[in-house]
Amino acid sequence: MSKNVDIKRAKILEVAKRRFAHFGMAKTTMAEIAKDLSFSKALLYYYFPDKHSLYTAVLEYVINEMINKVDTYMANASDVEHAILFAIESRMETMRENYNLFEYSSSLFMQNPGELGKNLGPFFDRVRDQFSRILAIGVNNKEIVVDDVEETAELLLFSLMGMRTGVLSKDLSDCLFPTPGEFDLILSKQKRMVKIFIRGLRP
Amino acid sequence: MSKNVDIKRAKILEVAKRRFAHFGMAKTTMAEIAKDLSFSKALLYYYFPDKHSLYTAVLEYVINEMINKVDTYMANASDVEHAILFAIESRMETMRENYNLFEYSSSLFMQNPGELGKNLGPFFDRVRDQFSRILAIGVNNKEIVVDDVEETAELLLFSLMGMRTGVLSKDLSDCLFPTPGEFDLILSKQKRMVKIFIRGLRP
DNA sequence: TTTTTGAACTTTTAAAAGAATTAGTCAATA
DNA sequence: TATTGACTAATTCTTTTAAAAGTTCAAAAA
Repeated sequence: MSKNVDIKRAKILEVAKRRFAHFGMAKTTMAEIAKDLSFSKALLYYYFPDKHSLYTAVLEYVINEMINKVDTYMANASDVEHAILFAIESRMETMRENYNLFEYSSSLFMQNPGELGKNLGPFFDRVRDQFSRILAIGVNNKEIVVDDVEETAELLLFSLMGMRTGVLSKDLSDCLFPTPGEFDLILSKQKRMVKIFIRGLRP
Repeated sequence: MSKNVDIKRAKILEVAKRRFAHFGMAKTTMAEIAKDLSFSKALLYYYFPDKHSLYTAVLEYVINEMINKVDTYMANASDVEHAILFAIESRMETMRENYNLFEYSSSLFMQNPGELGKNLGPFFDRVRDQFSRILAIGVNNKEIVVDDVEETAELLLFSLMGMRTGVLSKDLSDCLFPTPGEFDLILSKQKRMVKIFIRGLRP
């Protein structure tokens, strides 16, 4: 039966997530994860073909949680602006809790964004699709007017990314590690950004 | 008299600019610049204390040109939207023409944004100030309503930066070198972004 | 006094080699 | 089918060394 396999896989993901979120991809070894689970390294490779697959699986796991959380909120959301504000707050919270998990992706992106497109691209797309859905609701409610919803969602997402890189470039921090204070600053700028952006889409 | 010194400095800047814009900071040696000017390397150090100062001076020179160009346009600009669109087009043109000049800054930023803050920060501030001035004109003309002009200008600038990093992360290129096609894509996204943003500031 | 230079000096970068760590494989086993 | 210890292969880290490039300076030329 594949039930046991799934359970074991989930167990591995849980443990790997802790390691990755704490120490990041580079500073986590397969041996350590195996030791945490108190079984051999070879068994890890029985359940996941390689380290990268494991990392990607953890990433997907975390992003799924995030997206589902926002989706459930959307079910009884009043208006677009609040929905998007909730979405970016959730996103920030997830990044804060699992920072080193994402740090690897973004540092990988720095060096070679092309490669990352294949790895992280799908996840980006899913977040963008969620933004599209939120905007679509707003269009339905006659709150906003948008000709190309997907493209506009991407525009919004890119802008939000800009707040992040913008804040990190101005502050004197060591780049890839936003301090708690920086997280707050980024989020506050993103909120103001969203308000202007949504207002710009109003009829 | 310091007239001759200034003339010589300008000559050096002109030659250095060509080198930096073509081959970038890393792939340009002081010896090469000196050779281009057909005088000794030591004389370069008589006019500029070190390579970094020379690079910074060139950067300032180029950015001055850009800012002045936009300022003269602003003198007889009709409305905010057109002024900003003109500004981002000029900016893109300058970056296209001197790409390797800026490439050094942005690659430096990747590794250690803190350091860059001291070096490139002032230039960023000047561009942001220009954006502030443009927005202020719009506020004066009752075209838009903005409570904190400087902050809003920064928001806009960060968003525009986001278009750049966003496009570069999705495309499969080798990061730091946008192809001509990517330049166009970035610019078109920035334009759409600006229109929404400005609309969001309208009364 | 100001401008210019050749030659030295110092610091960075690049390449090579070697050691150590870690990813990934496989035959054997329970 | 699930599990392992022992093996191999790839990667990263460190050290070393040589070359290149940045920087300084005493002295000459203007």
